[in-house]
Amino acid sequence: MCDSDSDSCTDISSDSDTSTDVKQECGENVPFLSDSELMSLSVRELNLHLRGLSREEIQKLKQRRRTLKNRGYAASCRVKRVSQREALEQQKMELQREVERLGAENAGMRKELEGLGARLAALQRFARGLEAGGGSLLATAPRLNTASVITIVKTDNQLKY
Amino acid sequence: MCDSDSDSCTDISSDSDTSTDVKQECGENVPFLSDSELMSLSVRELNLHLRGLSREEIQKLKQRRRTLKNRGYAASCRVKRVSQREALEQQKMELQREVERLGAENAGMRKELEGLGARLAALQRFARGLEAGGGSLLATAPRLNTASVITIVKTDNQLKY
DNA sequence: GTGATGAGTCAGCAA
DNA sequence: TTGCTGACTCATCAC
Repeated sequence: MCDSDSDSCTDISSDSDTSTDVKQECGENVPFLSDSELMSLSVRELNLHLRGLSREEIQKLKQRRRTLKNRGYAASCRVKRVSQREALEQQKMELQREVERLGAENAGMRKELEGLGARLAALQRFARGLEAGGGSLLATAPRLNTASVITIVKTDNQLKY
Repeated sequence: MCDSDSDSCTDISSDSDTSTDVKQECGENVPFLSDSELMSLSVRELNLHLRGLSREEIQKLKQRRRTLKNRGYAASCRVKRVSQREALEQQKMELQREVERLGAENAGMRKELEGLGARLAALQRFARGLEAGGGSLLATAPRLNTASVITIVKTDNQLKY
């Protein structure tokens, strides 16, 4: 009940690029294929290498192949996890920049509206002057002269309205 | 070179709440403490349970303790990873909402500015009429009457400027 | 079979 | 020693 035979003889360390890593014997031994070969072969190709092996050896080789593949799956799973996290952080930063940009634009417009408000208040005083004159069209002199009105208009033109 | 004795006899499955899970014998055996006990004991407390054990047994027990703790560390590592990802997604959604909000506010202000621009264009025509009259104060009738000016001011008051 | 992923194990770093 | 995390292995699920 308590035994779990571990038979992994695969030794990850060796990382020589295209070198054909020589297979080590291990107890029963499986002296045929390197890890990278075993992993990348298709099932059909693999079968060609399985000629004349005992059922047990074949089983063992296939298990090793599966384990090797799993190692790769696990690695890509980790890579995926990392890149997803990075993508998320990237998107977050972009949104932060966007918020900042919109905020600044907002503040600018608020300021423009404020300025316009001030000018319109002056205009209001001017208009009240006209109105107080009796209601008839321009019958009396206003409190403000036309110069200020023209100034308003010109300033606004600079602001492209 | 190819052996890696696996001695984990710990059997995760049992999950009975506060029951004292009886320790299973396993090869050499370590018949003393349950997993949960062994894991939660302090070093000092653990030493009390180590009286009269062989060096090897003590070593084995300590290793089992370390393994059990590692199991917990791995679990919290995963939990942390998940909650960090969720937090990131949460922040991202909040930022998206913020962008949307600012965008809407922006559009609104832009519209207001636009409306004000139109009114000011009318005012400009009005002012030009005054100016073209000769430059003297209100000497001639403008193209617009005061009513429109008053309307501008009132509308603006409604918009709280 | 193949690929992905949760959980457990170990190595190795940091405090 | 303790806690964490990358990498590996295994079980298990979906296709």
